Amino acid sequence: MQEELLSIGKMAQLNRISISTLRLYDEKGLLKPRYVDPDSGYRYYSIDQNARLDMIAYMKELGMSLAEIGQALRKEDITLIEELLAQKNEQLHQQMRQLKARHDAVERAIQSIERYRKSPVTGTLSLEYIDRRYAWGIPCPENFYQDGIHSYEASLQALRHTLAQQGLEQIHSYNIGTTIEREDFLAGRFVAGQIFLFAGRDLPLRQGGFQILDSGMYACIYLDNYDDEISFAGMLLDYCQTNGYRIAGDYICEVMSGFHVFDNDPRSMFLRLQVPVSFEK
Amino acid sequence: MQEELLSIGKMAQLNRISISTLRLYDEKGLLKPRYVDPDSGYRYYSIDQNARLDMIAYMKELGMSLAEIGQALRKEDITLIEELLAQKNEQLHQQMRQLKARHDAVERAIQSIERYRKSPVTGTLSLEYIDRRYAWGIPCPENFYQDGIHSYEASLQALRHTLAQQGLEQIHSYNIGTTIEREDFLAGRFVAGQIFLFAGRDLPLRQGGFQILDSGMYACIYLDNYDDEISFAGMLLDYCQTNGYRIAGDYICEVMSGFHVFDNDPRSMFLRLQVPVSFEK
DNA sequence: GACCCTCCCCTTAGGGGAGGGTC
DNA sequence: GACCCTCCCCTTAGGGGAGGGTC
Repeated sequence: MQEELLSIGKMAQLNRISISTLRLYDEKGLLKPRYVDPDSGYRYYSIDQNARLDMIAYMKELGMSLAEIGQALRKEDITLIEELLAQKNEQLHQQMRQLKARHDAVERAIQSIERYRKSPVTGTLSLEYIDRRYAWGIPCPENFYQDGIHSYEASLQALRHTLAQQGLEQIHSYNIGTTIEREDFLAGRFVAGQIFLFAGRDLPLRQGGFQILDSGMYACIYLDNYDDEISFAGMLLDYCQTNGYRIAGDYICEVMSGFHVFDNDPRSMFLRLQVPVSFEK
Repeated sequence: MQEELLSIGKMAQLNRISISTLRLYDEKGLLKPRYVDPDSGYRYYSIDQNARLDMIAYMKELGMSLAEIGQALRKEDITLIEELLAQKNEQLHQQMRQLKARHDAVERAIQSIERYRKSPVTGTLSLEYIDRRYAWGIPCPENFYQDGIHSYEASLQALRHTLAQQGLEQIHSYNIGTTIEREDFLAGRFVAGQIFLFAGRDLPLRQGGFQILDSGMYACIYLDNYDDEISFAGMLLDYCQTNGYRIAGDYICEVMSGFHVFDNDPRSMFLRLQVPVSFEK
């Protein structure tokens, strides 16, 4: 059987890959040409080297790197390939979980922007039913109402830090909330209580600072600037008293849109201050 | 409010990212330090730049590239972010489909190796029930029994080519089969009929060369070398005649393991020659 | 002494040349 | 004239230095 050899161009065309790729595989030792002209350096391939290219393509499809493929091919050991496959399987599961999480986050983000877009104008008061929510938080280490933004950031960092210790780093896509205890709120004392994030039901946050915010009617006021929180909270309190709503729990400042990125556009911030209320029968 | 500025080290530590990352973000314009000392070149950040870092981390989580993030941040336009998110959502769906396919392929590969490992010794004859199978093939453009390996590769390429035209490139993980028509086989004429791949039920291959290989009893012989096919096919025919099995359909040469990669190890090849048989009542 | 600076090189899987020989 | 060769530079998101100033 005479060996009919193919030029690199033919070989590339036959296998629908680029010449560069073949040269790379040569360099990395994945596929050496059957013959290299010592004078011209021209590479010549045999038709039955297609099988190896198939194998390489196949392994790439499985998500293996060229280094891994080279290793497997060099060992010439099917057991090794089996181990690699088992590993890949694990990796793929991992990646699928990650993609899922990412996808959920994107969906949440889209909804969040939707909600932001439809947010009422600043100063809108409302009485709303809010469903049960899940939260994970810590007591504020500092009272940011007194100590300013620096202190708020510190509290946020503390929350992050605590979460990171639990191995939960990716909390960016969840909204942040802070509380003032009912008594303080009623007395007009701005003392930061808890700082927490609103967690999805899916978040594995059952221990530690996990808590449930009960469903019910809430008196709310919307605004678009952190700096106005105190005065708007006052308006919220007035609203409840005027209408005879009994304040039934802690005050919550909910950051409904975290898109506070654009230094020049304060409107991309969106807060809802709220207190649970009950009614005299 | 006096601006308390943080050194790059503090800023990195606070946000649990590396100094290199902050320098990169500076260079790419994602996050410029609030102040840069003109003499020393030292970067100083403000605490409220954390929010922007959060945003960047968040967008990365969503799978956006730094370039995309920079673009979004520079536009300062929430509509743009929304569009990006919608795109990302599509991309993620795509990626999930791909991962799924990859995962299935890995599972198939593991099973295939398992099967190879438990394959009977060369020359083993058997009478087996084989379940219904799905195949997608074309008539062999050349008779590789006469024209050798070169011709076989050409047929394989033709199959690939046809599949590629249908937009189905990733066929590496499916087994290949070739046929000889019943009449030819009975007469001992080695004339290549079809070349096809065994398709999963899931493969979207309904049109064109799609066909079903019926379930039933098959007389089979196992071997580990392409070159022996003709002589082993003869043994298979003898076996049927000796035992009075009636040959009920076309002969199939099934490549059960495509791990024909290791030039020095012919054992990594694994074929099952087979014919459907029926029995006189 | 610890911190920060600016180069500079390195990683994956190739793509796209330039400049020069080869079928 | 079309094909192939060897450099060489480029892409992502940083990591890890070296050599030298700075808090």
